[in-house]
Amino acid sequence: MINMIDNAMSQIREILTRSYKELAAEGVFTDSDELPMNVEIPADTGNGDFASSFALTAARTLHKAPRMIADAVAGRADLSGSYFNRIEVAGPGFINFFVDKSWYVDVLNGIEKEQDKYGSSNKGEGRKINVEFVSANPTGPMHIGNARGGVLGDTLANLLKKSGYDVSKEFYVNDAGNQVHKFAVSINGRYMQLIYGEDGFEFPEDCYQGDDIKELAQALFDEHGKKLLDMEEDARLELMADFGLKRNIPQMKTDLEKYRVTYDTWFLESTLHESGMVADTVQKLIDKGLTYEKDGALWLKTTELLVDKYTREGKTPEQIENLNLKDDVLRRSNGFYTYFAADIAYHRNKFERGFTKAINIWGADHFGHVARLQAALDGLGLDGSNKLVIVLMHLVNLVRDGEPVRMSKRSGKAIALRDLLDEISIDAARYFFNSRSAASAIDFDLDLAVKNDSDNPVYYIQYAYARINSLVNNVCSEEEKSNMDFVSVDTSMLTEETELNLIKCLARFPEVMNTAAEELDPSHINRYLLDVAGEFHRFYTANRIKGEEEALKNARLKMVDCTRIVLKCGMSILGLDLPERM
RNA sequence: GUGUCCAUAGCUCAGCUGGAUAGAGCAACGGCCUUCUAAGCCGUGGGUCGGGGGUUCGAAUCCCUUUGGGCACGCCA
Repeated sequence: MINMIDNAMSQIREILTRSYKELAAEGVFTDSDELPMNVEIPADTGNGDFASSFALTAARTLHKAPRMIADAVAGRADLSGSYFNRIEVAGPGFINFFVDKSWYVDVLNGIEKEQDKYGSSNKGEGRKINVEFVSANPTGPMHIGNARGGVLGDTLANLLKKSGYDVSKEFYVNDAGNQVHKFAVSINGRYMQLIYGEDGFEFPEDCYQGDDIKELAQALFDEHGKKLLDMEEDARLELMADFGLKRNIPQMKTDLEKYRVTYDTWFLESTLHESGMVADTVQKLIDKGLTYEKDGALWLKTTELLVDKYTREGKTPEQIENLNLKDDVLRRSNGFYTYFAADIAYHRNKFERGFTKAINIWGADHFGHVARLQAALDGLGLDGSNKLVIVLMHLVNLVRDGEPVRMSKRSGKAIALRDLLDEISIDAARYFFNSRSAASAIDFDLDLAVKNDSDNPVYYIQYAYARINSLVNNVCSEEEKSNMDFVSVDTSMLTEETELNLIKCLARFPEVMNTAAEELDPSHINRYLLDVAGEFHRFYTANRIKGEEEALKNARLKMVDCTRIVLKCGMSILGLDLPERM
């Protein structure tokens, strides 16, 4: 829970507030509690380690020149007992603070004290949250986009665990409904062709064209021969769907595990239908008067629910009018529930299982579904607008030789995930998928992925870690290593610029974790670790440990050990390996 | 058409609850291994932050507008 950036900033706010209040009491300024004591980290350390633009923002309210305010407040500031040894006014009225070495000492002590807990927090207060991701249709092989979703979800879950949430990872298996029916018809078509020949049976055009369907049909044929022809059509299709799902679902599991993506729960959509949860949920909506019948189908008054939701959120009637809202079908005229109905039931189920929040990672193409599902849950009194959070993940464009590779499950041209696995290292893939925020579309270049192994930034981080190990092995005997206790080591003699930069960088970790958790965006950690590795490499090149006098040697070893701790914490969240040597 | 996401160096992207001279990696060019791993370090060049307005002491960041691109608007999932 130690956050030295935050500690320093809090001190600055206290120092400035105290100083300002004193001056206000003396009548120099008018008193106000509204003034923002903002503190930031200047890009250029020449402008201090921390700075406040308080005087600039307060100028208007106080009717004084910013520079005058800054001079008065800075002149009165009492730095005793703080981490700061110098304060100055610069530029148009910035108040710059320079940290004392005690701050650097405390940063390293904090890391050594917390060890692998460094960067963790209790922001989640143990609240149960559900993270659902990938949830690909089990009717065909997964593609590269599913890999991104898997890595993102898995990493996000790690991050939220470190932030104090009780996280459960879930895969929603769409093993019911239209797609599965189409899946069965597809297998059936290929099965028939095996028996009657490709010209003897016409394969329906709107069915899954991929080779995986042919393989399933072949496997089915190998097991049953022509016997299935004797079955009733419905029973045969059911058997075929069941057969296909029983092979595909474990395959998805295996593929994801290769990316180190694992789940706590594989939730079957079919169980919602079997248990009556879907019917019951729809009945609840009917009872609340949120539905109507039209053309033989049952409709949800989505428009009404969305108008409520958007009005609550502050949209104007004109804005809402522009959205051209439409209602949704819950139960088709053929009697089957829609995916939407099942999804409402599924999320009701999540909340009934005690999750205070449901975080879903969806492909950006499902964007239009977000507000509708939230609104439907609002209608059930489940507060979907706040408790259901959707992270929209943009597409992965597969590129070969600079040319986009078209993918579509229907045409069977998708490149299966498992075929990519041999071409690129897992670390490189995991790193790559977490290098940008979910909101940006990324190009995955097959040629570069294969070729550029050593150029991949993940090696820059891993190399820093390997260097640390090698360095420690070189400087310390096995006995010294096992007896090492850094807590009492004094690091106040670390004053080289490379050292201070590295320590400052290590101090940022808890802030980075907070930001990443708040924004549900693990890519912050990824970029941060690159910074840490960079600062370490610069220190390593400019300074030595072996051969230095004992006190300096130990101080540097302590700092290096802290670097190791941060790299380890960060990389474990990203799910990346840290090799001892490279 | 309406909504939404995106647009920053040759390429890939950071920076966005307004702050000081807009950063990094890759690519290009030039240096650094008799000393803890050169998968590293240092340096050079490279920019109308898509365009135009506005708010402000101050705008890549906020607002409006416009251009270009992705996505969504089904009794599909």
